[in-house]
Amino acid sequence: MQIKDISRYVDQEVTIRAWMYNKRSSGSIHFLQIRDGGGRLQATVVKGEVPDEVFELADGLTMESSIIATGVVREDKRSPMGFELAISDLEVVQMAEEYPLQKKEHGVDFLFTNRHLYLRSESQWVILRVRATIIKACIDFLDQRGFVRIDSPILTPTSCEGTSTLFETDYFGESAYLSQSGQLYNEAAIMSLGKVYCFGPTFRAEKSKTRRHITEFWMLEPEMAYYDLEANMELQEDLILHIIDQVLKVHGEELCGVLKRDLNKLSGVVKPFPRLTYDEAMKKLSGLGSERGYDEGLGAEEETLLSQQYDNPLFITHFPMQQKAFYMKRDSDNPSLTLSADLLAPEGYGEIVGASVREDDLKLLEEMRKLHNIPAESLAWYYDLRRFGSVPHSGFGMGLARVVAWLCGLHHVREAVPWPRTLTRIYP
RNA sequence: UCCUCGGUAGCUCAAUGGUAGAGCAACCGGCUGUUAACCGGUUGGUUGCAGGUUCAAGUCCUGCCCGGGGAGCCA
Repeated sequence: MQIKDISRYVDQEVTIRAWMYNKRSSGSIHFLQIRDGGGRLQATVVKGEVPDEVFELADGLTMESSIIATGVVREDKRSPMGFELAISDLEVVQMAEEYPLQKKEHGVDFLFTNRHLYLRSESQWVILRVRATIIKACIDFLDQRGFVRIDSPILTPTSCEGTSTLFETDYFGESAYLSQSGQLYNEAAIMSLGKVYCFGPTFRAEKSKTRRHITEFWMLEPEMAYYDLEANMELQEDLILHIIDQVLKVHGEELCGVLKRDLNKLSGVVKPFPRLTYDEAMKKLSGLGSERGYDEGLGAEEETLLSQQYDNPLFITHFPMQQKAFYMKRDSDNPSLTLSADLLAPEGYGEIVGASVREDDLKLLEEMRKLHNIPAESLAWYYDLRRFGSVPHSGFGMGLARVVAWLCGLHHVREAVPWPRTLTRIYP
C-alpha cells in the first residue's frame, strides 16, 4: 500500500512502510506525520485504543525514524491530508539518531553540506519529481517527432567551442577534457539519422558564482538536418509548451501548494514566443534606460529587463558574430551577424536555450575558425562533415536545471539539481 | 579573478569596547485532535584561525581560511 493511493482504502486495514518526518502529541494522542516516498500522511496513536507498549513506542519515536505502521484508514477533516491512519500496530525498523535538519529555516551552507538529508524535505521532494517529469517530457516529445537519441562522449580530446574553461583529466598520460557540449558529435550523427539529440551531463570550469550557474549540469541538445532558424525556434516553442503542459498536469497541485508557485505564469505561456533581433533588443534596452554599449552584449541585468517586458519566453536572434561560437552560420544579409537565437525565460530566469544554424560551408567555416583562433588539428574530423554531403542544419542546447528552476520558481539552480556542483562545493 | 556581505550553542540569530543571550532542536515533565502544536523545566560556548591595539575585544586594526550575493562568461 502506498500513501498516494490512500483514498481507495478508506475503512480498510493497511500496512505502510514509511519514515517519520514530524511528531506532535497531545498527551494521550500522538500524531505521527509519516512519508513513504510517494506521499505524506498523518497517523494517530491513541492511548487506550492500542496496547500500552505500542503507545510507548510511538511516544519515543524520533524524527526520521523508519517505521512500519498498520492500522485502519479513516477520512478525517482534522488531518492535514483529509485522511489519516488509526494505528493499531507499529514496528520500528530503525530508531533515528538526533536528526540535524529541523522544521524551521536553515542557511544555504548547512542545507547543502547536508544535501543527502535535505533531499527528504518536502520542497526537494517536489522539485526532484518535477525534474523527472521534465526529463520524461523532453524525451517523449523528441521521440514522438522522429528523433533518435545518440549519446555523446563525456571524455573528449578538446574543447568544442574553444572559449569556456574545461575540466582537464589525465587520460593514460594524455590530456582529456570533460565535455561541455555534445553538439559537434550530434552534427556528425544527423548525417546518418537526420534528427538526433543527446542528453547528459556537461561540465563548465567557469568560476561563475551566480544563481544561474553550476559547474556540472544536464543539457538536452537536439540537432536537425535541413532545419533553418525559424523551424528550430518553432521546435523549441512546441517543446517548452509540452514540458509546461506535462508539469502542470502531473504536479500542478504540489507546485502551488508546496512551492507556492504562481501557476498562471506558466499556464499563460502560448506560442508564438516574441522574437527580437539583437539590434532590436539593444534599441529597446536603451529605450528602457539601459546604457549598455552595442558590443558589450546582453548582461544578466539586460536579459532580466528584456524578459520582464513579456509574459512569454523571449527569443533574441541574430547576435553579432564576435559574441558567438565559430561554428555559427552568418546571416547572408548581414555577415557580421549570426543565425542564432537565445531563448530567455520569463521572470528573470535567464537564458534557457541557445540555438543556431551551423555553418555548412567549409570555406566559411575555416574563415571563422581562424577569426576565433581555434587550432585546426582538433577539427579535422568535423571538417569531413562539410566535405561529404554537407547540408544546412541547426540545433540547440537547453539547460535542464534552469528550466526546472523556472518552472518551480526557485531562487537558485542548485535547488533544481540533486547533487549540485558549484564553484565552492563538490561534497556530498 | 574582481566587487560586496557575513562567520557567536547542533540550527536560525541577538549582544554601546565593560558579567556571551534568545528561539528552535535534544533531554525531563504536563496536556484526548495536534496542524512548523502548545505549556513548564534542564543541558548546551576555545565567539572561523593567527597576530595586534587596549586596564578590558564577539565588538577596533592587520593577515589568512570558509561561506552567501553579484559581475564577467555561459545553458
